[in-house]
Amino acid sequence: MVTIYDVAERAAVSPATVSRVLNGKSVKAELAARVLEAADTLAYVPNRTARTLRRRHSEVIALIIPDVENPLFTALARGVEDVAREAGYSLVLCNSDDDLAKEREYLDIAISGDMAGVIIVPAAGESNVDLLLAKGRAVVAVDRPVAHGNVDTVVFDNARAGHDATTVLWEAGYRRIACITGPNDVRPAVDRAMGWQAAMLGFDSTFPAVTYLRHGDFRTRGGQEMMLDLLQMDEPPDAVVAANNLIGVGAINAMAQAGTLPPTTGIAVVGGLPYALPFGHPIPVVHLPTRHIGMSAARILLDRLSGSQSPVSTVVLRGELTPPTPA
Amino acid sequence: MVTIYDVAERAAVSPATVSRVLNGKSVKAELAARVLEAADTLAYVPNRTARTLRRRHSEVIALIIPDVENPLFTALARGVEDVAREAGYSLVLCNSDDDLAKEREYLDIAISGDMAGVIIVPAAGESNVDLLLAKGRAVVAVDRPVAHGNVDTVVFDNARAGHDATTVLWEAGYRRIACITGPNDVRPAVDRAMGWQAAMLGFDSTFPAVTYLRHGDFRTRGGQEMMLDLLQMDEPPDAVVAANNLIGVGAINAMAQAGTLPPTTGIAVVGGLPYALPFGHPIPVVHLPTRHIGMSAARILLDRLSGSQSPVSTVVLRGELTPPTPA
DNA sequence: TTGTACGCGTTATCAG
DNA sequence: CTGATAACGCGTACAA
Repeated sequence: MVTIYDVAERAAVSPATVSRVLNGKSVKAELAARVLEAADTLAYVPNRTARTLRRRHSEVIALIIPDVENPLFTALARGVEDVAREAGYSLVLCNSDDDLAKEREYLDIAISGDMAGVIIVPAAGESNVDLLLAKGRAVVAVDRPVAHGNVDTVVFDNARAGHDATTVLWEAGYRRIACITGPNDVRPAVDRAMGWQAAMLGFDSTFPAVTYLRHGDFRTRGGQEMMLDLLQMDEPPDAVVAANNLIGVGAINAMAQAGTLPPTTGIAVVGGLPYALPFGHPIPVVHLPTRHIGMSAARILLDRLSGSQSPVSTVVLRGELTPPTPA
Repeated sequence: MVTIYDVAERAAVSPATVSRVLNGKSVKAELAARVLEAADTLAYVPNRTARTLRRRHSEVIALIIPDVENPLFTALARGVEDVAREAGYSLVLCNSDDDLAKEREYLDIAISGDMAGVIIVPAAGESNVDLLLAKGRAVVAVDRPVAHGNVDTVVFDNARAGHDATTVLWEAGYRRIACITGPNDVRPAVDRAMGWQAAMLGFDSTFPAVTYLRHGDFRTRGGQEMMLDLLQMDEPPDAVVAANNLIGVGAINAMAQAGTLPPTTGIAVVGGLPYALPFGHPIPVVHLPTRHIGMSAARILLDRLSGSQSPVSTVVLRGELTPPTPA
């Protein structure tokens, strides 16, 4: 391995000077040139591990998400990455599987690996980022707030999204509108359902909301199972609000299975349907600014990393009801 | 920060002993107990950076993929992750955007960050992993071979997949079957197209293959544009083989746009359509074992990491034609 | 401005 | 089986 000493020797300067050149401290032009040339010919690459040990922190930020296979989170990751790498940070993507134990593992890695900061979509339940905070590391929660956390947060306006999705169905003439959402220890799931409930009670104060609310997981399977369940009711709903993209896919598949596709049974989805194939009937979607939420979180984190002491903030991003699905 | 010295002091042993206990070397039971207790009450977490600097390598594996938003690669990532973490390694997911410069950056990070090994889907063009190999680091190529590389490789049987997709369309009665594939410096794109061409010429030796072959990017946009292009021909194809999932989605959307959906114009897709909504007409798919390819690559890497000197190998995994798309 | 020398936290070597 | 000590590669006081 070629070290800073090798470069120093070849350039006939001290290791300290090499270090200074590489870090943009003031060095006489001629020496700097010698150093750069030596570094170049030796193909010297600074050892990040040593640098990190010395500096006490690396230029890496961790992004912890519950599911790499959910397009919402990969889009979010893109947003984070674009902003982060622009600022010279690289990204470590960690998959918590919505599991607190795995999440803790990754948090430990972030700590013991001296990572600069962490952007986290907290796993279902009570995420604990106190150790990070205690070490003075920057933390930003995204998509979901962290339970007892005193951390910057970026979320969607989930209640509104649920409300909007419900409204569009109501206006299309549906009256018994159910809701399939995620686990009730996942905040966006709860909030979107609350938006739906508020909308329904607003339209019809006698609507038996609890009867038409289902909690599944935030995956296609959950959407499918819950939809089948709803369709088997004595008085099945005539439409459904799917609280996320994958639930939407699952629900529509269940509808196909039961032979009651839109517009027979209506559906509106919160969160864009990824890679949607053209579908017989247009499906209203409350499009969430997924990439944007990541960029926003990244900017806040970078701000903290550069020493900002502004008070802890929460940013709420609004979704947008898209005209019935285009190509 | 609580260090190994703090633990040693509290347990009244030497730092060396603490290290030994934590790394499972033989230590007298009583001392070990004291150490563990001390570490526990002090909430000691070993510093990975220092450990890595000393050991000259970390327990981290880098996975470099061209597109986090392509479900094929996220599924692959899952496969890698499952196997890796089982063996005590954590995964760093890196997004190259199919860009050689970004890829090189991540390769540099892998080197300078002392990562244990790299699993890479080489970017389009000529990836260069020589520096890694020169440093004796383990490297496994997956999905695509690395240009001049002498590295273990795991790929799909792409030619066969292309062939199978074509055959199923031919057997369904289509005769002028086009092919939309990826960039011609991406191996799987080329191989799948070759499979298609071989199949068509086998069925009809006068088939003007070049006329009906299109190269787009491996994304929905490419599929859509190329499909529209095909449909505008004087003698448009009556069916098309989409060489990957996203191209398939794009092509079908183009068909919808042009009002000639299956079965009017036929389509078969190589690679599973993610989150597919139920579609009027069943779409034949050559399902690729995406997760499996990742697991296989990870196992090979782990094998190398544990010192295996077996000759460089290439594993070819076969896809499977699924009966027209289920739920 | 430049060089010398030390320390970041850990593991490995070498005596005992 | 245990302890003292020397690295790992870098950045930075401190001295020149």
